[in-house]
Amino acid sequence: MAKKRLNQTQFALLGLLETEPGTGYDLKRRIGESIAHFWQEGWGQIYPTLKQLEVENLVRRSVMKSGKRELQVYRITRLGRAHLTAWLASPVSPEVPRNELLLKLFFGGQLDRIQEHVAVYRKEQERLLSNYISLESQLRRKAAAHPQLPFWLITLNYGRHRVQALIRWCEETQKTLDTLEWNREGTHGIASAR
Amino acid sequence: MAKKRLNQTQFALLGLLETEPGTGYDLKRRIGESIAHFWQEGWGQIYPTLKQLEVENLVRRSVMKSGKRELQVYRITRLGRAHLTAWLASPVSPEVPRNELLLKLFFGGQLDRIQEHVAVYRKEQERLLSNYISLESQLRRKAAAHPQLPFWLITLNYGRHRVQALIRWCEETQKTLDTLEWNREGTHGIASAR
DNA sequence: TTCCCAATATATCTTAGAGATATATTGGGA
DNA sequence: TCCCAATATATCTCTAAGATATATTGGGAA
Repeated sequence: MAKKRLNQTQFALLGLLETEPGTGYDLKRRIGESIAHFWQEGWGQIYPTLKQLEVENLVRRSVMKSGKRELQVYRITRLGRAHLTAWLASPVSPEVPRNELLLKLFFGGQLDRIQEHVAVYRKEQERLLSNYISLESQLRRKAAAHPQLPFWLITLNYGRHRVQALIRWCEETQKTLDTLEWNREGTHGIASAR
Repeated sequence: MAKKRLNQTQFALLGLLETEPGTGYDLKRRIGESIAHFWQEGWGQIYPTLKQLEVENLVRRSVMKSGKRELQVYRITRLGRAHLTAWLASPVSPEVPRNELLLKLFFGGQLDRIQEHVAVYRKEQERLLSNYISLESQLRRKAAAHPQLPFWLITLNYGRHRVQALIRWCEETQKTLDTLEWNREGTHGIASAR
C-alpha cells in the first residue's frame, strides 16, 4: 500500500475557505493579501483543485448570477473541515532544499558574476525585509483585536529572522569575495586603480 | 517567442561532470557528499536528464565494461562547458516560497499540535546546524588547499546563518505560544498544576 | 456616447520536479 | 555457499510552476 502523497494545494484552499467562502479568483486575491510571503498558488492549481475538492465533497459549489457572469462560489463542508483539522495536526513534511544561488557559487565561475548574483540577492532580501516590517505594522493596526493575530505575526517574524540572517550572510560573503578578488589580482600582478 | 524555462537539473549535472566524468549513480553519490545541504536530485531526474544532455551534445557517453556490467560513463563536452558557463553567469531565478509549517501556524488549529510542530522543526534545525559545523571542520581538514574551498565554505555559511536564525525564531515562537496557552487557560478558568 | 483598458473570472496546457519503485549485478562477510 | 548491502540503470505517477487563452464588467478618457 503506497502512502498517498498529499496535495498541499487542497489544504491551503480549504484553510482559506474555512475563514470565508469565495470564488477561485477571490482565493487568489486573498492569498496575495495574507500568506503570499510564505505560500503561493497559481491558476493552474486553484481551479482544478477546487473542482477536485467538490468531487470529494470537501467543498460545495454554488453559482451566483451577476448579469451575464456566473460566479462559482465555493464553501467548505463539514467533511472538508474535518480533513483540514486532521491535516493541521499532522506532521509537517520536510522541505527539500534547492538553492540556485548556492549552486552557482559552489561551481565557481567568473568572480564578478558571482559578486553580482550576491548583490542582487541581497537587494531582494532587503526588499523583503522592508516588506515584512510594513506588513507587520499594517497588521497591528488593522487587526489589533483579531484572535488569530499572534499566529499571523509569528509567520511574519519567521520571514524577518530569515532575511535578516541572509542579509548578514550576504555582507560576510561580499567581504570574502572582495578579498578573493584582491588576492587573485595580486597573484596575477595586475595593479588596478579603482 | 516563449522564453524556454530552464531545467536546473541539467546544469547541476553539467557542473558536477565539469569536475570529473562519472555515471549517473556516481553523480548521485557525489551530490550526497558535496551539495546535498542545498541541492538534491532523484533518480527520476538524473537518468533521463543525462540521456537528454547526450542528445543535445552537452555530454558524451562512453560504455565501460566491467564483467557482466556495462557502466554508462558521461563526460562534459566543449559545448556543455559553454552552456554551463553561460548559466553560471545568468541571473538567479527567484525562489517561490512554500512553507507548510507557516501555513499550519497561520490557520491556527489546536495549540498543542502547533507547539509540537514547532518543537519538531526546531530539533530538525538543530540537527542541521550541527551537521553544518561538522561538515565545515571536515572540509577545512580535507580540502585545506583546494582553490574552490572558499566557495564551499560560503555555501555552508549560508546554511549556518539560516538555521541559527530559524532556531532563534523557534525559541521566540515557543515563548509566544506558551503565553497564549496560559492566557487561554486563564480565560477558561482552568487551573492546571504542571 | 463610445471606446478602451484594467480588473474580474474561469480554464487549460506544458514542463519540471518529488518520490516511489522495479530490476539486475557485484563484492564481501557470516 | 548463501545472503545482503552497495552498485547501477531505469521508469512511473503525481504535484507544482508558469504561461497563456478567453470572456465579462465597470469606470474613465476622448
